[in-house]
Amino acid sequence: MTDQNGASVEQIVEKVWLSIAERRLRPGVQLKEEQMAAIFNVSRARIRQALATLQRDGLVMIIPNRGAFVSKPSVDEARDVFFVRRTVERCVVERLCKGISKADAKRLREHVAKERIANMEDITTDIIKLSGGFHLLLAETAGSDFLFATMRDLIARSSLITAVYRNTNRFNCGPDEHAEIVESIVGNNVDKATRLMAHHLEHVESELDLTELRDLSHDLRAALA
Amino acid sequence: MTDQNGASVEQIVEKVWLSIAERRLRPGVQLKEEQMAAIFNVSRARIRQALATLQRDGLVMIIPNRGAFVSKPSVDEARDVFFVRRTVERCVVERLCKGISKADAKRLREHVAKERIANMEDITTDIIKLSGGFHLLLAETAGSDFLFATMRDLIARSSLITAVYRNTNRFNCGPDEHAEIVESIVGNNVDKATRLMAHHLEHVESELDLTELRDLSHDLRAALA
DNA sequence: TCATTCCATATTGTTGACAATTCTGCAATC
DNA sequence: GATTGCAGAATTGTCAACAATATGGAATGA
Repeated sequence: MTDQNGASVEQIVEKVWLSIAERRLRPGVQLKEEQMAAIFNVSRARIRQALATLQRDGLVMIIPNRGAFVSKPSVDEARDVFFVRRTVERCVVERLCKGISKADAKRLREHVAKERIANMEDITTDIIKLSGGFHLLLAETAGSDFLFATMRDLIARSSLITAVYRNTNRFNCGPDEHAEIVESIVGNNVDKATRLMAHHLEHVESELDLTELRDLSHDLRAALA
Repeated sequence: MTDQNGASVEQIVEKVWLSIAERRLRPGVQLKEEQMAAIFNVSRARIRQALATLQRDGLVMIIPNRGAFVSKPSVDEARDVFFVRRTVERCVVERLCKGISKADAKRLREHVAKERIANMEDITTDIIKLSGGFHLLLAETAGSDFLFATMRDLIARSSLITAVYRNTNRFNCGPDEHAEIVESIVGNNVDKATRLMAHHLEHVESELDLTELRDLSHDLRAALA
């Protein structure tokens, strides 16, 4: 999947991120350095950088002297992520409603249009990238670097959570609800925009199967209880 | 300052963090790898890890092929950090007010007591650690891992901002306002607690000299204007 | 005197090899 | 039959040497 020349750290991170979101890398799988170094045709040092980044994003867990494993977010962690998203995204929306330039409005609408196309043509990779990308674009447009960085973290973790706990085959976070939110923001309708965003997040979370004690069949505690 | 044996990555990060907060490392200073490797008696590889962590915390800026430099947060970035803190810490306080165990209440009060002692005895290092630590402890007690991680970032950046833009000699973020906040939380008084926290943050921010074009004497633009 | 080019130096980036640790399979023992 | 102990293999952690790049200053010319 990579060229003869080595991939950059960002490319490696992106590739792993997508593989996790597409469920091709399951939680608990070990990401062995040498193996990855061979796949991406780079030295282990660069793989280590990528793994450190992925750890910071919460996608992999690094255990000293053991290695890096794809994270298995608990139900509590999943709920926590959505809890924080409710607060942060509300903050983003409120900020955006204070006034948005025509150029920014255009960008948002164009993004939603791209989502529509990806959904119609059913390109999984694009759908995953774009549906998270919408929330990121919102944060970026809000003009707070820190909020943007925080949303980056939240989206990365949300992708993993969706990959693990997704119930339906259909991807949530579709373009229709996004479009409504954009229009409310452009129309400076704070109340409606925050309400729609809250509803949207609720909708996304509700499509997950966040029940306790899920597939812990191999867990010691479950066996002992 | 380190033992004959090499320091761990965490120790290095902690040391640099404190040096920045204590203004012993000024913004713009380059952190040369070899130099630091000698100081901490470790190889450059470990220094690189520490620098990567510090970059993630926003304390240093890494320019490819140039090196790592102590960050110089702009006024906009400073305001941004406090803007996000207002939202996040309000969220923390609201969560805490929903109910707090006696053990947690005791921990919070003990922390404030420690701050008092450090302030009386005027131990700069402890004051810096503890005053940020209070807000961290609050986030930790709130029981959201993500909120805690976010506050970690915010506190690290706030320390740098305070070090750069602090006006008075006295450290802000004193124990008195902290104590009031704790008591309001323990008393389940949401309105008062959020109000006090907002006021506290306002107070901290107001003691900074967030004026544009500060100490750019060595900056090219200032010299040419 | 000032701007430009070039080279020596210093610093970061990368690689491969070696050390330390952990995992796995097998045999011995209770 | 289940458990423990032990060697071999596999994997991560660390390091030092080498390559690539940027910096600073001297030499050159206008």
